[in-house]
Amino acid sequence: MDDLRAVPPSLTGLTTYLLSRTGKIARGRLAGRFAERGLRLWHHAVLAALADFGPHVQRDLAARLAIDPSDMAKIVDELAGAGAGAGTGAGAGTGAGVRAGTETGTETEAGYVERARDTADRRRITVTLTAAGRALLAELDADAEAVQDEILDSLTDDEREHLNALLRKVFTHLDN
Amino acid sequence: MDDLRAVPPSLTGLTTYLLSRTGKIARGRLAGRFAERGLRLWHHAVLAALADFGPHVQRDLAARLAIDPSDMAKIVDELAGAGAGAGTGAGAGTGAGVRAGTETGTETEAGYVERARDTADRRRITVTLTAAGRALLAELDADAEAVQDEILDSLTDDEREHLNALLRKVFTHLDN
DNA sequence: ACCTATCATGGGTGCGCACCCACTAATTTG
DNA sequence: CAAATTAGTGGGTGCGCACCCATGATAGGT
Repeated sequence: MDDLRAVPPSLTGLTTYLLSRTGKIARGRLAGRFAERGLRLWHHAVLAALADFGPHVQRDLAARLAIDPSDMAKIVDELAGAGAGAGTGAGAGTGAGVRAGTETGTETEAGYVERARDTADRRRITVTLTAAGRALLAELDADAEAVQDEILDSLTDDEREHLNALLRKVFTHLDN
Repeated sequence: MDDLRAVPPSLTGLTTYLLSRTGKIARGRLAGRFAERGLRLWHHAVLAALADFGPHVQRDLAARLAIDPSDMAKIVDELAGAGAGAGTGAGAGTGAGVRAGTETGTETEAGYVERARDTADRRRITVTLTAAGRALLAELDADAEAVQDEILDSLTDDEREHLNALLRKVFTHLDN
């Protein structure tokens, strides 16, 4: 007893704490996978938003994901242009995106997303998902499901669904 | 439709994502409350561990909470000595801890925890929860439950318990 | 007694994330 | 047409967290 590794039960009794901890673990593992591609969680969210709701004015995209417009600019920049895949494990996967451009080599034209100035209001930039982006999204979703299988390993299918339903309820209500 | 604030359903369909998101919200709100006291989440965890398992050699405490010994030293330092409450809202609460010492004012002797050198092995430092620490822990637990009520607002009591059970199952299995 | 391992601690690093501000270009308002 | 507003962008800041390394003190093994 007193395993020296056992987590304080007064903490695991708090759902807040369990949520925070397991959430962090989930986040960490997912972020780890994405990092192998030189991506972060927001990249996934952006791709998913574009896939689900179609092209967005960049500002609306930021509003939807509740992120600062300034930060969104950077994320879109990484998804559209060079830089995202320069890191460790880029291109290790099925090679969906990450087409080498005509540049000198350190630069990789990602092209997961396309930016186009709105002809009506030339201040605005409309962001559109490309085919490469769609392919990447599929891979990231696969990553997410893999992580999910890891994490929910101890649950039956029924329990998983139940958990998802409960969390969804909590989340949508929290979303306000 | 297309609420412009709606979160991509392909994300909310992923339990990983829900976990990560709600976990982050929970963490954020909790951290916010603790921050008003000049504390962080680890402080709570440390106090809880001491309450649940009694005094610890500092190194064991670090091992239990899976934290770097170096970081644990700093946390224990903050719980024991001055510095923790110097910030914004210290002393706003019921005033359990944070007794002003005999010092000049900017310094606050926290004393939530006591460090004592082990007489047998004088390298080791045994950390013990004080009465003030126990009182603080009670407040932090109350904070946690308040946040919990906020977050789980949309769930019935049955559902809350169910959620807790599921998360606990996931977490303990993940703990490995 | 000497060498090595262990503990606590201080200092520093890097990442992710959330903000914030200033600046430019373009549009809308009066 | 001038003034005010909005979109995108670049740059910078601060926090929390997880690491890692060096150092000084202490123990233990041989």
